Amino acid sequence: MNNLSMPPAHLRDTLSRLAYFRGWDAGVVGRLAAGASQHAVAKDMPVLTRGALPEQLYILVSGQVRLYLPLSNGMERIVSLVMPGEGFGEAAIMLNKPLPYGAAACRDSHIIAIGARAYQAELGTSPALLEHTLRLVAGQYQATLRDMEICAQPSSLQRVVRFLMNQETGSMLEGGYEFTLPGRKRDIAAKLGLTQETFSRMLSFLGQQGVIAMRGAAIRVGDGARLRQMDAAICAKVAQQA
Amino acid sequence: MNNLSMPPAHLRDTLSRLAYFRGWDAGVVGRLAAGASQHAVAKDMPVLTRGALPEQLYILVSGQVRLYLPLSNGMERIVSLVMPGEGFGEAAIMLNKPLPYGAAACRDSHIIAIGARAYQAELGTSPALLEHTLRLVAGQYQATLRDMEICAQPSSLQRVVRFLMNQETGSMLEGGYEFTLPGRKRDIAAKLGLTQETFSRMLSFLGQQGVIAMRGAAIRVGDGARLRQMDAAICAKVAQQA
DNA sequence: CGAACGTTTGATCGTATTCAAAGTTTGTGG
DNA sequence: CCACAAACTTTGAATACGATCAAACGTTCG
Repeated sequence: MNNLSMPPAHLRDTLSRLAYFRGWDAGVVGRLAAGASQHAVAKDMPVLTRGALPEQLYILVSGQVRLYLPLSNGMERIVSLVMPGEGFGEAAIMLNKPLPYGAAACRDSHIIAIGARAYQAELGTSPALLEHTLRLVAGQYQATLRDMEICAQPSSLQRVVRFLMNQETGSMLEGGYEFTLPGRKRDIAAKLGLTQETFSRMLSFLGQQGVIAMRGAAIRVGDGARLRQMDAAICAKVAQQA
Repeated sequence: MNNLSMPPAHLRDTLSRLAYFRGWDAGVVGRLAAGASQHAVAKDMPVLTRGALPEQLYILVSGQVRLYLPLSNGMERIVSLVMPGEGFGEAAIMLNKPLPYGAAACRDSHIIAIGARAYQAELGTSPALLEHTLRLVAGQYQATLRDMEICAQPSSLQRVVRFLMNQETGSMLEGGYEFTLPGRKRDIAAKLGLTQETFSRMLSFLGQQGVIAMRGAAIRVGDGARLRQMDAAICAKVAQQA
């Protein structure tokens, strides 16, 4: 995580262009920029470690960052794949408690770090910002619960099917839709609570069944209804055993 | 979920005595009480269903409520076991998005429901309340991440060991501690991502090993260090295979 | 073109689930 | 206070599923 020294004015401009600060008061952004720094993080290098106290708010400028929980077998469970324009660390700063997750770059990334105290000071003077942050954290919370629901499903095939159903935000086409995987397959597998091998097998299976077509990281779901039907079928199959 | 009609004044008193509202402005509590209602929920009856839009903020007066994610095999993954004085629904109200979890009573319970709009109105006029709520939601988020870390561990024994380590808030005694399980074993198992059978087996095993002693819902961890050592041993055992 | 990285495929193994039934605690009514 | 019923928990045996290890296959980038 190499510090890139930048002229303060340039840093302020970078901040104001980030989606994260869209609609924020210019004065607030300017003051936050004063104590900010930009960093380059090489692929697979750590950004912060689980258990440390939060001293910065992080906003991703480019690249991709994974927030993860370390597992006893040396693997990781990914909590969130952070995309450019998104931030992380808000909740830990508010509580001033140890970070519940580690963070590392999935690929070469640029990150802006903002002093936690400066951030808290702004929150203290702006109810609008407070409300915005509350919505932000609430959104992260709910997103995590959605992921948890997927991970908790007992069948790995169903986890993958649910994941595919959740991606129905890509370009729509008659009856189906198309999208690009939001990260490496190994990372997505880690977010679904699967090994990359199992994830690969399930995707292959769905391909054989003609439910999806896969070319590299691009996936085309031929028939959304068929997917939902498959999800229901898995539920039924497990239920019939009773 | 039977509505118990109560005199508004009595309801206001009940609210002001709840831990949830400790330190809140009396005027705020009074206005919230105006649109509130108290309900009796029998054991295993639903309080709210996953996917519904949030129309109330709930605070538990007595009993116990579980927030859960439904699984395809008819079981549940418990997200949170709500204890008296705690509330739920804040995040969903802020986002006005469908509830990510269902809620049901673990035992006969009394619940107070507060209109979401009245709650939001108070938030809009009180930055202090806003900040308080932000901390509340951030805390729920982090608690969920902690649970997620336990659930994600590949070994069921380790999940139980970690759970026991997290309970080190009970009465301390030389080298160890004692506590009462915060709910039925089946519910705790569901929170750890285990079946009740597996949970029972792991507890028995730890009992045989002399690490814990169990009498009903009371558990004595004889040696906290031994437990941590055990946790580390599981990590090492899995690691040595590499 | 070569090398590093990421993904896929195959074979084996371990572990938690499942189903079934016995055992224990808790609560209730006589 | 005891007896009985219901709820909850524990134990046992068989099974299925995903993880693991190992190696081949593609792909992307110097």
